Amino acid sequence: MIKASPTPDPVPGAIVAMPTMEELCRSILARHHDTISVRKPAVAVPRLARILEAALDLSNRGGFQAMSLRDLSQASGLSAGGLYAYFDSKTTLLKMILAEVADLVQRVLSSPPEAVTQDAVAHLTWLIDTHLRLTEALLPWFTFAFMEAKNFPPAERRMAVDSEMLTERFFTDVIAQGIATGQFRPETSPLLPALIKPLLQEWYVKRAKYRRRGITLDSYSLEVQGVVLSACLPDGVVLAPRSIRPVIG
Amino acid sequence: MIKASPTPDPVPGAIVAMPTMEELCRSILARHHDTISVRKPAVAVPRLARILEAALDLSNRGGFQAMSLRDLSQASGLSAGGLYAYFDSKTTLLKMILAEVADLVQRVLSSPPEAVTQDAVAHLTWLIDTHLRLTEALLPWFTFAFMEAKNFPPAERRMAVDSEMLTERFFTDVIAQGIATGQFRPETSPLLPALIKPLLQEWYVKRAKYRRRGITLDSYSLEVQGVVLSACLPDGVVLAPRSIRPVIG
DNA sequence: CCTTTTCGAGCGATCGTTCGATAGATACTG
DNA sequence: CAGTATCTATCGAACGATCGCTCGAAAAGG
Repeated sequence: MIKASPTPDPVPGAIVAMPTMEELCRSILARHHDTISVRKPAVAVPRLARILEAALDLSNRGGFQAMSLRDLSQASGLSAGGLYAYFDSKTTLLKMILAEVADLVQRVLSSPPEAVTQDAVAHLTWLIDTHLRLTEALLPWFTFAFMEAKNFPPAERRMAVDSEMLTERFFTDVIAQGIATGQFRPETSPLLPALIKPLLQEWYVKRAKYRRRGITLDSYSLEVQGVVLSACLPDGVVLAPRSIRPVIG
Repeated sequence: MIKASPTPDPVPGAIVAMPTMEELCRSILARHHDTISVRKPAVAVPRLARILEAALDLSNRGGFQAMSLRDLSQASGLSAGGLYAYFDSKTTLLKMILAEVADLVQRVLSSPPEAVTQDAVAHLTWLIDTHLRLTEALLPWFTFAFMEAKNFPPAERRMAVDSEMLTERFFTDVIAQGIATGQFRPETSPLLPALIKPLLQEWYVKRAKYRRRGITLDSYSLEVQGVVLSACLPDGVVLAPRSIRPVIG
């Protein structure tokens, strides 16, 4: 349906290196240095990785509450008591994952390649594409964060809301910049940044649905970019011959 | 920002009568006639209403799993054992609510006013507006359905997926009709119907956020209509002077 | 041998659910 | 109409299961 041009520009999102499980575990280990009693990283990192992998898998099947520590113990290969060397309560385990996801989104979205920051359209499409690729690379983490961010004590709830607002600000800023440079329509809806987020969440929340329909990440990314751009670009620019240039050449 | 014309056409969504709590309880009572042991409707309907009100309130605070039947017993004014005259298990209570919500959406969206069905644009904007107003009128029901549809045994999960597909079909059909009549661009993305749903969910899932920002239902509805129409109307039609005519006069 | 890490039985609490007792409404009888 | 039997709807203590979590002991590592 949508074909790349003969001169294949690199997909901007692919430039940003996606973090590995080990990097995430090191980050979590550093952040919770006080509650994790295991000191030697050579032991703690792979153990934590197994715990988190099992926790994400079990939680994404039946919910975090439904996952008992006995299930997690068996799936991770540690004893029930041994788990408590890595977190001091089940709620802390949940907070570890949520905090890491929130932090990760900020780290990735706040470091766009230089070439992109000059052009509001390129920057906007880069944000969309990169966010989608990040969630694709770390699907279990994001489905977990999405499903469990609700049903929370007020403190953790605030954290989730703040994280979402920070993400929305990336879009608000780049759209404001585009309006300032005349690339976007001045009357572009101030609600548009808020509407982008659910379109990005849709991809990983309903991942099975799109897999069933054979929709690729590339095509989904282009469609979202198309919808967003058609809502902020001046008339006749975006919808001309159905090619959304700034992304896939 | 967006102003109604001096000739105020009625908002199409307002035409459809929103169901009352009593009607919903009667519907549920009829559907679960076999598992609810209380026979006299004069007793069963108000009791069921109190139970459901309490269940929705408690669940939407901390999640359905976190709501114990002791909490529900106290909030609804019935004893723990007495509750089991209205459902045979906690899971059944959950299914009662989900099934009613799914059925309700189908009932409402499948009966558009005559005047609307002739014009694809009017029909599309009516679907968006009516869906938003329905979720607004029954906010606790929809937030419950959204939050709890995940974390499910496969059987109930299927029910939720099917319901979503049926809703999406309403949009698929009207967009196909619009393309057939030449009102919409023939190359309108086949993904567009799927992208509408998350924009509608956004309204009630993040209700607090929009309330905080002072966004009204009317303005949100118009924005979504604008985004959707700009993605399927031919160039220069929708974005002309920023007035989305077919909806609010 | 000392430190670090893991084990797993067991504790108290809470959960969904059951069931015999009971109060209230209704129907029947003399 | 009074009295009684019958049925309906509700109650709440109690049960078994499962939960998150603790802790003294064992294992592993250097």
